[in-house]
Formats: sequence, structure tokens, C-alpha cells
Amino acid sequence: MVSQIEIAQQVVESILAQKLKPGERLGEQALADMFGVSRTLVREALMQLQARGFVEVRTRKGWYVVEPSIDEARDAFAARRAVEAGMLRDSQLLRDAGKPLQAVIKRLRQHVKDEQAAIAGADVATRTFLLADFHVCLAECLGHRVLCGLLRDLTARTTLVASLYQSTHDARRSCEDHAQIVGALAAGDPEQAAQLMLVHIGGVENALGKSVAVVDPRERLRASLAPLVRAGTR
Amino acid sequence: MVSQIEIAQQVVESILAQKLKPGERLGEQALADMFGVSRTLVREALMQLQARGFVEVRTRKGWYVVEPSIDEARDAFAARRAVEAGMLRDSQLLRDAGKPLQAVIKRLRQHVKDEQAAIAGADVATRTFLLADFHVCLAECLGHRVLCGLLRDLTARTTLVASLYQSTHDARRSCEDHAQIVGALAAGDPEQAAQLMLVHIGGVENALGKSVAVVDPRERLRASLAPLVRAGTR
DNA sequence: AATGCATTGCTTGTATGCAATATTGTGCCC
DNA sequence: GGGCACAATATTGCATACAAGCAATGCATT
Repeated sequence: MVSQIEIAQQVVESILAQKLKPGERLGEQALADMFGVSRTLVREALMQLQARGFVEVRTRKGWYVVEPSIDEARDAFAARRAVEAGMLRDSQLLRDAGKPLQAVIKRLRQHVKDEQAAIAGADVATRTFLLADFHVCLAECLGHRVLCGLLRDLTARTTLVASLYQSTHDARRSCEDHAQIVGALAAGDPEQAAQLMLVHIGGVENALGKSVAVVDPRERLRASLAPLVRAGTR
Repeated sequence: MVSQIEIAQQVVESILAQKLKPGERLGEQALADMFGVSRTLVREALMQLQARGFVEVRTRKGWYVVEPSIDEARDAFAARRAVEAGMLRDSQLLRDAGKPLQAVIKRLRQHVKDEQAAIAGADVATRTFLLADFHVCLAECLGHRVLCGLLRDLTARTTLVASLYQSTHDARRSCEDHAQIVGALAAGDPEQAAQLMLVHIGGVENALGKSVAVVDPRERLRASLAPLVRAGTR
């Protein structure tokens, strides 16, 4: 049996793995057939994803993976900056973390190692996933379930954005940033960690393709067609 | 016609106005009759509210307004501290706010005035709403839609928590805090604003009744009945 | 040949129906 | 009179059916 939760998870994972691209249409019947359930369950799953900001519905036209504008993209990054820096700086979180700091550091170090391994060998999808998951893992380690859920969705959204705007930020750089952040935490300097985090997210944001401007669908189509009709014809 | 969005909004507002209490059951058919629609729409609305953390479903038993444990309550407050302080400190937000700072300050001052008026005259529901809405308004003024939506849900959840644990924090105090925060922003000192915000949220959190421990529904019922059967009978 | 229009098909939006299960009420037995 | 078993009832979970609207295709007309 397949619950709507599993459907939602599957869709999110597919988005993150870039098997579903921004703007892609999600037919209810198609998904229903795919999962072997009725449209009802699919709709319920999509409704939840809508509330979490992953898909949107255009009335009587269908469901689409969100296609954030450049403004919305910057919004998402700004939100992550605020949330993650705020989280790191909130000393109370570290105090309440439950586990001793040692254990937290250990787990984060392991995660960074996993990232390095993935960068060396694994496919793009797991690499992307692990890099995003570091931030979720961080929130989790700090013992905060609410922020954890928030970050899960926010990182997913920025990952989607990065794929949409062809980020040139390379994985190795991100991994190094992560290692530095963990280092600052281990050194007992949350403020430093927060600063590094701000720089890190800022770096990823700035790596978004500058030449984007793929604003509305028709423009997007034009851009896709441009090589055929002759580049620069305007 | 009533869309599922309106249903969801109505339920959230009722929760905020404490017309729906934590732990209260929400029958699908009851809501459907109330809004004059089928259970389908109600379910879709509830699914969204579930994703946003307002209600939960117990299989084949029904939908219930979430009843956060004391731990989850502190989680929610910690999340707000992180998000709001992070937001205030993120200078980029102020820069990107679009509107000039003057306009922002003006609007926030007006909001505080509205709060004062409500404290003087209005009913508890609007008072509670305005005090929570200050934080949403702040996010909105800083020009950030994503954080705005996040805070809308987070403040709603903490408001719910406060009602559940019989917060003794009085409205006047909160309003004064708000005024101070706006003052710091007007003085061009975001760091000070962030600090004040941390203190403010911490104050509300600490005002939660210490003698809570109303964990499960049966206990809750017992607590409600206590005055009848004799206080302190245990 | 090109454009406007109507019809057809496909997709979403909403309601209803049926099955599964939890709860409540009733009657029997102790 | 109290407790337990069983039936009746009510409610959720899921699927299907029907209505409504958009899009595309084909036809007729200019």
C-alpha cells in the first residue's frame, strides 16, 4: 500500500534529484497510475506539497513544480541565511541540544566525510542531496525538530532554485565550507560558525547564473528556441 | 462557493481566536456541513493544515487541533527566536526591503498604536491576533515573503501553545516590547532590535504556566472536571 | 491557403458511495 | 448490580463517478 506521505516524499526526492524539473507538469492521473492508487491520494499529497511550497496548481490546467522567479529565489536564500545564522547564534539551542557537544561534532564530521566520499565517487543526485542534507543534519544535531522541518523544505527549495538557474557553485567548495563551519562549532565559537554560514550561503546564492532572466514561460520558450532561430534575434 | 483555502484560513483563525482549543476534535462531516461543501474539500484543507503543523490526524479516529507537549512548545519558541533574530540581524534584508526605511518604521509604529488601542478596548481575540501579527508584519515590512509565511505559522503555533499552557504574560508588556524593537530599528540599530526580540520572545516563553503537565486527552478532561469533583483530588 | 468556429477529448474540481475500523449502546450472564 | 460480549452506529480512508473548463484538432468559409 502507498500512503500520501510516501507519494509526497517520492515527489520531493525526485525534485531534489532533478528528475523533476521546475515548471514540469504533474498529471494527477499519471501519478495515480504510477503509484497504483486513485487520484484522491495524489491530490491530497499534492495539497501538502503545495502548502510546503514545492508545487503549485493552475486552475483546471494542472499541477506544476514551482518555478521561482529570481526574486523568489533570492527570497529563499535570504530566508535560509536568517534561519541558519539565527539557529547557530542562539546559544540556548546548543545548551538544550541534549546530547553532549562532542557527539554532535562527531556526527557532523562524519557527514562531511560522507560528502567528500560522494564528491569523489557518487552520482550528482546523491552529491546534491548530501550537500543539502548537511544543513538539515545540523539543525537536527542542535536538537530542534521544528527548525529541522523548516530547513528541510528551505534547502530543498534553494536546491531547486540552483538547478533552475544553473548554479556554477561547485560541490567541493561547499564541502569545504561545511568543514569550516563544523570546525568553528568544535572550537566553541558559534558566532564564527554563523558568520561562515552566512558567507557559505551567500556564496551559493552568488553562484546563480547571472544571465538568467528566464522570467515567464514564453520567455523561457523563446530562450529554449533561441539556438534554432539564431542567437540574439530580438 | 467556498474553496479549501478559505476553509483552512477559517480554521486557523478560529484556533488563534481560541474558538478551537488544542486537542479539540474536528469532524470532517461536521466541517463539511458547516461550510456547505463535501468532505473532500474539508479533507484537502485539513491536509494542508497538517503540513503546516496545525492539526494532526489519528487514523480512523479523526482530526485534532495539535496539542504540543511542553518540549514541542519550547521547540516552537526556539524556532521563533532563531528566525526572528536572524531576520533582524541580516542586514541584507533591510537593504533589499525595497521601501525606504522611513515607510517601514511608520507602518510598524502604526501597528503598535493599533495594539495599544486594542489593549484598551477590543476583545481578547483581536488583541491576541494583533500581538502575533506584529511579528508577521515585521517580516513583511522587511520585504520577505518566505519568512513572512513561515512566521505566520510559527506565531500561530506559539499563540496556540500560550493558550494551552495558560500564559500569564500580559498584553501590555508585549506591546511595550514591540515599541522598543521598533525604536531600535528606527535608531538604525538592528543588533539591538535583535537582542530585544530575543528577550521579548524569551519573556513570553517564560510566562508559560510552570504547572502544566496536561499531557493526554484524558488528563485534560480530568483537569477540566477537577473543579466539580473537588480540586486537588488525585 | 489561412483564419475563424465548433466539436471532441482530456484534465481538473467536487461530490458521493463503499469498505474498514473505532466507539457506543444493549442485552445477557454471572 | 456489575461486567463482558456482541451488535449497531458513526467516522475515517479510499475509490469512483460526474460536472466543468481548457486545449487541440478538424472543418467550413472567405
